[in-house]
Amino acid sequence: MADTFTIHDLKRKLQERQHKMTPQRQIVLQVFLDNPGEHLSAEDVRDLLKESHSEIGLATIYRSLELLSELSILEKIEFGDGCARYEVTNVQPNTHHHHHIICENCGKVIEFEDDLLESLEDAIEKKFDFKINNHQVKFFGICKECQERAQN
Amino acid sequence: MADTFTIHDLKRKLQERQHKMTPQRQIVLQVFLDNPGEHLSAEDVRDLLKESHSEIGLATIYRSLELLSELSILEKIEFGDGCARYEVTNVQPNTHHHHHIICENCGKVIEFEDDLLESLEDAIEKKFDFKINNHQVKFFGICKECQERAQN
DNA sequence: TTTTCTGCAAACGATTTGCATACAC
DNA sequence: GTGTATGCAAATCGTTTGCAGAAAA
Repeated sequence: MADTFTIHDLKRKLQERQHKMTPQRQIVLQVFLDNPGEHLSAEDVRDLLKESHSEIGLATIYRSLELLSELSILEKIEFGDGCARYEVTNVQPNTHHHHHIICENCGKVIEFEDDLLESLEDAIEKKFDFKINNHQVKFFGICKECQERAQN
Repeated sequence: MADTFTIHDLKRKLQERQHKMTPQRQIVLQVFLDNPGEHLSAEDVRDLLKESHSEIGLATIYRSLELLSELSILEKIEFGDGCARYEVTNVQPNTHHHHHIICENCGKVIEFEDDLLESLEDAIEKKFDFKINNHQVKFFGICKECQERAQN
């Protein structure tokens, strides 16, 4: 079993709804598959496609990113740098939630895995009658390199 | 000991840097003190001041919010509704971190307290050599009322 | 052939900035 | 007085939208 979504998953998920498979949508997803671990914004995607597919319009990229999010293939993240970013969703559900550690100085993002919050989700569902779909955890601080740089 | 910041704290913190105490900055902070528990955006503040202080420009509100954040009097939060929101920081440091539960349907925000992540911060500092300043936890789901409404 | 999709350009909304004036210190 | 802050209007920037032509199903 593959550990991330494939173009074939995209086709299937599109058909489940009334959506069409287009080269543009395939290309946008492929950018993420080709750049694992990156948190790409719409403009990042456009830049990565500048050489090979400059005909794809920015509006199409925005629409594809939104659609891929709705299909749960991509996940939208906001790091506070002024633009929405996306990453490929983990295929196996409810496992290995990963969180982000963001350097407030240089913007570097480190990921780490932790399942600590699963039990909290259950507690919240009971206490507030909330149906929890997802959670996000972000830690803000100063990375090692920026700390060292600040000492000079 | 008061449990939130006061205008006096503002004056002191402004003086520590090279900033001046102005009526506008005082008024902006007062809006937050008068509306505890709210997560106000710049436009919210402007609307709340429309009657009593319509002369205060939106740009000044934006600049005050940013400054109050730098002074750690306000905390900036992004709920994904397209604008930055702010809330008054807890005075006592390192206690009672509160997190947000956001309804993806109606946008309602519930708060809850939990200290679970304190220990994680320590672990992260050791493992990644990161100096953690803050963390944010958000849970996304559907609130009780929206669940009930969906059943009809 | 019917419906959805694309690319372009214009519109949008939140936030920022330049600048002349006003004010805090 | 000196330097910072304000208010206004214009600029910016990421994102969205209207629309006519293009392409999936």
